[in-house]
This record gives sequence, structure tokens and C-alpha cells, in this order.
Amino acid sequence: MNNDELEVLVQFVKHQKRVSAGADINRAAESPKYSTLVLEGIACSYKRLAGGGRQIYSFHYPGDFCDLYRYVLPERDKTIAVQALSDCSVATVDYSDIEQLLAGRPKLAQALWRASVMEASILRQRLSNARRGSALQRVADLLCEQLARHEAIGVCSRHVPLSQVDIADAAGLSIVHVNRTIQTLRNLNVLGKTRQAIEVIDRKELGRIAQFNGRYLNMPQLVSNWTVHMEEAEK
Amino acid sequence: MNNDELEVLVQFVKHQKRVSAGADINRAAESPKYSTLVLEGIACSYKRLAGGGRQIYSFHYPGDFCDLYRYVLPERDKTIAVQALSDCSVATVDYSDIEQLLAGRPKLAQALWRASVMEASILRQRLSNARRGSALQRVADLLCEQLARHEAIGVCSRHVPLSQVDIADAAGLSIVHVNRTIQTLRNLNVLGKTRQAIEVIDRKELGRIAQFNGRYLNMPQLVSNWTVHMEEAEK
DNA sequence: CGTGCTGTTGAGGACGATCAATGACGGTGG
DNA sequence: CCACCGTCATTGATCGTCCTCAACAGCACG
Repeated sequence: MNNDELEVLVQFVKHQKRVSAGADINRAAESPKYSTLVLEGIACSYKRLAGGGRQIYSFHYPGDFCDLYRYVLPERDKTIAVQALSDCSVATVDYSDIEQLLAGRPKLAQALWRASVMEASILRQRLSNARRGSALQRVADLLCEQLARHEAIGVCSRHVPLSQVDIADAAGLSIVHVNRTIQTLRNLNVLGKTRQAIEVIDRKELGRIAQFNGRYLNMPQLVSNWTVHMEEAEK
Repeated sequence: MNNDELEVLVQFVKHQKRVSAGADINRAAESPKYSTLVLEGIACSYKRLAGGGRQIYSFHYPGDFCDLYRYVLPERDKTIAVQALSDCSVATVDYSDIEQLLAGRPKLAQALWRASVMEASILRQRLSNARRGSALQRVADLLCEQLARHEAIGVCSRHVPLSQVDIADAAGLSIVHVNRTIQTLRNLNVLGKTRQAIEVIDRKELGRIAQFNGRYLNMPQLVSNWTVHMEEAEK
């Protein structure tokens, strides 16, 4: 996707708004006529489970559409909602505008398609871990993914701004066990020892533990990267 | 996707061939210049694990492209391969042809996009089951998915033509435990007692056990259904 | 100063992995 | 036709990982 395509998209962004951490960006039952784009912060797609638990499916970073599947699938899965994990700033694009845009721009259409395929890639990876991997691997992999996606949008922080609860809900582990796993990682000098917030110290080792192969994530060129353009356009 | 779009696609199908059960349709390292379409039989996307194990990600039924992600992603994940689970008949479509086709046909492009989103949907569902949920739920859900997909292509058999090994590799369970789980299902009179092959007797109960909500699978109108047209076109 | 959320720690128990061995079946070659 | 082999299905026993319940500490919030 080149900048020309981008600029076009930017013109159709509407209704920018802020959402504070923990609040829902999309409720499960809603069927809005627009898609939502994350501009700032981190959001997640999740589903409420029978017991009240939360299953996190995917994370949405700045530059990601977080509910494009609703646009594509005629009968949406109405049980999936989107929640802000940190304070977020989001914008919306009307379906009708998307439709018009895609009509004459095969490259833009393919870019969005690609984003969906990437999401599937990440899901495959997570599924792979859900199975064979130990809790250590799963948590490590999750952290690697977060770092990779941070870098993809130009932020090279060693901080992972997720709570242990978030990690547990995404990895499919109990909070207690996530906590113990993180302590193990701390004892291995892979994570920092600060209680609040997770800080990655030895990233190489983290990748080794996770058997993380970032190749399935080749996002820098793909999904994100237009955030900057977005932000500029709004000023 | 309407029939007009279909007919166009059919014209570009090349190199039909047969693959016998257990053989690879795509090897992991290959980077072919075409995409493969399943015409008959059941295939799966899988990855070889360190210990020699096999992790099955998704199943491909007649009418599915099984490696379209290779076309969309510039840097493919070269560790995923496709294998025939039963005797299959497959055809290929060259990338160059796909490109030409999509250029002027936004609806066709969207149909393929939709297929990717659906695959992500299925992966989400499987992920959901991966760690939450007992082995009983996981196996039951897997069987429900197979039945649903069979129906999606017009086959209403109560037969699931997968071996227990296949189920184990897809559900992320050991073969031994899958076997015991299936026996439990048999004792609940949900599955037939024949040793060879799996026969679903009480489908309602199976769905209840799996807490299966087929709504995430709305494929009848989407992915498949063009198989019949394909077959006719080849004669 | 309570209330709530996140993080931490302990103990017990269940589920499923692993190892090992056997039976049933189909195919292949002698 | 039968012996041999490989794959799939089955069963038993042991063991480890991770869940559950329960309680408490730190911190931010009103």
C-alpha cells in the first residue's frame, strides 16, 4: 500500500474519539455501520465466556482496524467485542465509504485482505502455542508478539503495557499461573523485577524460550505504519 | 459471489491432479507460483513440530483454496504445509491469473477476502477451545465443525472421515487421550460403537457438549458451493 | 479510610501427557 | 495362501503441569 492509497483512506475517517482503559470500543451485540480504526493505545478483541471469564483473541495496535470482519462477513459473529486495554484514541470509517473506496482501488482492497490473513497467521501461531507449549513458552511468545508489534509501529520500548490478567486471558492460563510464570522469567533475568508493569531485559533469551520466529509477523510493511500519516492528517 | 464471477474463475483452473491420502499437496519450503484449490476429499494445513509431531491448523474442504495466504503475504510463512487427509483431487490457479482476475472484479476479491476472514473465525473458535474446555469439549467441537463443513458443501453424512490421529493433531491432544475421549462419547451414545471410522449418532447432544454455536460458521453461502460448477466445467 | 484492582503466595487435586504393550486390519511380497 | 509389516485403535499405569480455592499485600481511587 503506497501513500496515495493512504491519503484517500484518511479523508474518510470520521468521529475520532477517546476511550479509557477497560472500556468497550464495540459491544458484542452491536452491528454498527462503520468500522473502527485504532489510532493510539492498545485494544483487544475478546469474548465473554460462560463463567464470566474473558478470552482475548487478538490485540489491536495503532493502525489496525479492529472490527473489519464485521464488514466482510454478512452474518457477523455477534459474540465478539472490542475493549481498550490502555487509554485509546479511535476513529471510524463508514461502511459505505469503504465500499466506494475499494471499488476502484484493488491495491487498497488487497491491503485489507492482507491484514486479515495476517490476523489468521497470528491466530495460528497462538493456537500452536496453546497446544504443545508450556506456560513458559506461551507467555514468552505472547510477550515477543507484543514487542514485535510495538516495533512494527516504530515504538521500540521494552515495556509491555499489559496486566497479568490480560496475559492470562490471552494465553488461556489462570492468573495465578501466569504470575508464577512471570516470576520464573524474572528469575531467569529475562524480565525486570519491578512489580508494576512488565519490562523485557533479555530479549534474545525470551525469543529462545518462546521459540519465537518473527517471520510470521511481517507487519512493518503491511498493516501499520500509516498511523503517522493519520495523525498528521488530523491536525 | 454470483455465478458469473465463478465461471470466470473456473476458466483459469489448470493442472488438475489426484493426491492420495497422507501425501503432501504442498511442501513446507515450496514457493509455487500458483494457488491450490481442493476439488474432492479433505486436506489440512499443518506444521511439523520439533519432536516430529504434526500440528493441524485448518481443514480444507472441496471449494477451498488451501494456500491462498501464500499469494497475499509477500514473505510467506514457509513452515506450513498442506497434506491430503483422504484421497483428494486438486487443481491449481496461477498467481498471474488471479491477479488479472481480481483487478476488475471487486466482488471476487471480496469473496476471497471473506474466505480468509472465515478461516480466522475458525481459528479463533479453535483457539477458544484450545485450553479452556475439557478434552471432551474440544473433540466434540472439532466433530461439530466437520459436520457443519460437510453440510456446507451439500454432504449430509454423519460420518467423520478423520482418523483419531488427525483429531489428536488438530485438537492438540495426545492420541491416547483422544481415544479415551471418543470412548466416553460412545458410552454417552453420541458416537456409534464401530471401531473403524467415527459415526455421529446424537448430533444435538454432541453440539450441547461442545457448546457449539455454528453461527461463526456461515459458509454455505460463502466459501464452498462452487465445487459443483467446477466439476461440471471439467467434463 | 474503606473499596477495588493487581500482584503474590500456599496447598490440594484434576486432567491430560507419556511410556509401554497388545489387538485389529489391510497391504505387500514370498 | 500365508507370513510379515505398518498403521490405527485400545488399554493400563505413572507422573507432571496447571487449575482451583483461599488468603493477603500494595497501590490508586473515591
